[in-house]
Amino acid sequence: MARYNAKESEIHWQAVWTARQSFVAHTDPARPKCYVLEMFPYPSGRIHIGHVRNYTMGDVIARFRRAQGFNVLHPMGWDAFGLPAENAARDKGVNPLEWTYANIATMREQLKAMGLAIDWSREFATCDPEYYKHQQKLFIEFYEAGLVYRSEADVNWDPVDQTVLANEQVIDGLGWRSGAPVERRKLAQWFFKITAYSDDLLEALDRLDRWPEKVRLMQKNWIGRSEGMRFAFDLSNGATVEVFSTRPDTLFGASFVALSPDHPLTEELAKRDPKLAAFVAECRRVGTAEAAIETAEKMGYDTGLTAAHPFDQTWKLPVYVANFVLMGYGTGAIFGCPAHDQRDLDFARKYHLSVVPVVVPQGVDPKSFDVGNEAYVGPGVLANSRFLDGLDVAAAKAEVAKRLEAAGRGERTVNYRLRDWLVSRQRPWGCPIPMVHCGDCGVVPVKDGDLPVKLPDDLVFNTAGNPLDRNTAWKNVPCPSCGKPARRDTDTLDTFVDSSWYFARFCDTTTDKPVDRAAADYWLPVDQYIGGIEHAILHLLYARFFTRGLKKFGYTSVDEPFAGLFTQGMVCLETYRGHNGGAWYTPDEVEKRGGKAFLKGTDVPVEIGPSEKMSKSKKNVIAPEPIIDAYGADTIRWFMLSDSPPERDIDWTETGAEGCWRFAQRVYRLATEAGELPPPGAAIGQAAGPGLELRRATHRAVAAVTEDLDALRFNRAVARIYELANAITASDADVPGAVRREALEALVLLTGPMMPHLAETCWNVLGHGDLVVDTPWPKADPALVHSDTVTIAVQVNGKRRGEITISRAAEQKSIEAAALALDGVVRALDGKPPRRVIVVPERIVNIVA
RNA sequence: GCCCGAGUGGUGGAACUGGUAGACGCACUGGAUUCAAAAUCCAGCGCCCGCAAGGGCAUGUCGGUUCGAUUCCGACCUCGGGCACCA
Repeated sequence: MARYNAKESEIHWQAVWTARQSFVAHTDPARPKCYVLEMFPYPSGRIHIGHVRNYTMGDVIARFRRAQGFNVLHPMGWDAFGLPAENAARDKGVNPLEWTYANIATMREQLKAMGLAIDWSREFATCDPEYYKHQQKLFIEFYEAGLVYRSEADVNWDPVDQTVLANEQVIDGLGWRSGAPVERRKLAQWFFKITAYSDDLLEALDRLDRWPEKVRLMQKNWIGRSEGMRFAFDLSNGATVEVFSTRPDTLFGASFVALSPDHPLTEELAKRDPKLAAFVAECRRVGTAEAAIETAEKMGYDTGLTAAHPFDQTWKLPVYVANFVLMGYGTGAIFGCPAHDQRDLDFARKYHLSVVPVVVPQGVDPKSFDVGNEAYVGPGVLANSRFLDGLDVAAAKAEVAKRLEAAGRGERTVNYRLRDWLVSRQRPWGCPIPMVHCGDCGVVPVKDGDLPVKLPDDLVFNTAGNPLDRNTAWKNVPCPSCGKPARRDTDTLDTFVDSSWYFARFCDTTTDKPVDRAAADYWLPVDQYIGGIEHAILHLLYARFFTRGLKKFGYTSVDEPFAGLFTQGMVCLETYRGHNGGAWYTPDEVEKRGGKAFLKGTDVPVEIGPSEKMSKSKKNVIAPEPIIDAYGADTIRWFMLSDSPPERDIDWTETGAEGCWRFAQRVYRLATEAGELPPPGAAIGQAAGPGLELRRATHRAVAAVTEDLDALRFNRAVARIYELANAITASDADVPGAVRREALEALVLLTGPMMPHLAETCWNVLGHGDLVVDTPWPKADPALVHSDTVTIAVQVNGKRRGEITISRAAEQKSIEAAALALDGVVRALDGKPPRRVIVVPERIVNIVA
């Protein structure tokens, strides 16, 4: 029996595609284009199974569209700046640049071994000065357009390592290396003014109809447009404090005013109140992560001040500083209405403040209404609220607004949750911010001709602080404006900036401008973007913002970067960890005995954690290479597409790989052992009997696979291909050769996007001298897809009692008669006459007895 | 804490727009082939009652709408993603 040699075949066809430049894209406005892009990888060292899934999906679409006649752009690059390179530099003493490029070299070979239909001539890494030069230029353009500004912001400060920590480097309030309690500190930082586009970014979501609904909803909530009021409270010390509220209707239910620990007034008060200063320091110990702040136990500090109620100056409310009030949202100060806000209620219960319901559900007596420990946030009628009593919530909001505005105490405003994008990073392995600080001229952009501002070659990591800041040779430069001694900005850009425009650069990677307008006009927007759901908000929102900038500066005419978005599920795997929060272990380091896990070759027990997103930090990562080595790329590609719907998470299991391998062999055997076939292109003529059946199966498969790939339902396409293979296997040996050829060719072409090497080999075996990648996608004959008869179920009282096979065109009456004549129906009716018969043509008959 | 998802046999999942629940794959069981094995082929495979014919139960839980609900509505449970310096 002939065996398919995957390794040999894959190397061969990859060489053929490369030699023929099959996947090199050319800008050609005369042809319809399709730009397929997967989120580019961080060069961590080796590709992991999640990459395999992501790039396989994109590759299937790229090859499918190509077969359908589109001019396809399918490029690849590297998101090459980031923390892991710094960690490697620090831990292993390597140069981050060398480490990164070595990783890229390894991963490029691994991706090539997957047989991806990628235009490698467009490859770049974001750490290439050739790339970040243009990014620096764009930064300056954003700056000159007023979309970049400098302001103070909080960071996580590690007082021992003298460095800023990422949120993931803060563990339970402690620095991950030093173990020192982390402080929140203010630094002057650069911001992109993304909030200038809040409304636009929100509104345009409605038009992104090829984006998943959930991503649009997540972005909508992230932008968080809310209508409310800003208004002022007079404080007992003569100051006023402005609050923002979306529920001004509940003002008569107020029982306290609370300031953020970061509020300017708090800082003022803390200067004269050491206890308050200590409280603020305590609050800051949780770091900057919102999740940490919001899940921390509610804490408040009574300042001793009081605030006068805006509608009754004699009504005094206590003024607290509270850890759950965020400075970044609204005004950084709130009035607390415990009856109608859960956080306020938790706070009020803890500090024994009054809880007065002022909105009660329709028809409920306010006197008997008690919120208990659950705030009432539903609709209702105002009560205990003087002139608002009896109004509904909307009317009460309007009335409060009218009165406060008339009194000059406040105004209606639209508030957004979205904050400006902080892009300064005190890190050496990133794109340098092209700004110079001059004692005389202030902040001055680097001159165009002096770009790129390149990172120094001699980054030193073995002391505390930022290596760029310590590198005086690099840092000290003359002012671009006056020429006097000045210093560079020693911060680098958030790596999300790098990934906010790379898709536009791919349109033409040779241009000396950031983006070539003509190429961008042809290729943009990306027709199908594919990546992990974990990027649903930040990366995608930043890229949308950046695209608006690119348009403003004349680089493109599109508003939106990604016309179609698909978020694949993550590949998950169990985690292994030493006892009591010990070190994480990779699956390779662990062996299982009797349902328990141990360090390989020892009796040291290891805790098995839940299946989670594969991540470097938790080491629950498996390597695709051994699988590719053992079975070939086609097998692992097929596996990644089979079974699980692409948007859903999958748990990696090894059981399926062998099944995929067997199927690859089976397709190969079907082609090689097909027997006598007429030459390619032979006419089929009229088929009947088994021949017609096989033709129907073939055309049904073509129609279904085409439809499934269009909708990115890879797992269903795989199932339809199995069915076709089964139909070919089961078909009579005396089916006409031309019919068999048609079925086999369809099978090969349909598997082409998924198992491209195998398909080329089989195409060759079937006598074709050309390539599958140059062969048009098969077309289904509608006449062969639909049969004349249809089998429909017959139910009695909703329970299935039989089925009838009947002409599609059958009349209601004859369907009914056939259904009532069924044995099972007669038995179920037991002589009773049917009360009602529901006939849904081509679907079902339901008899109500 | 807040926002967003997902839950169907032993297992991954399928089911078009409210119309036969379990397509297709994996695992497993039995058989053929083989000196034996691998590979391959054939058959079976949700659970319960029944010799069978057949009947009952079943899509995370509880309720609702409907002739009919995996699908729509409400409440809850469990798991996962994001929360702005991981990428």
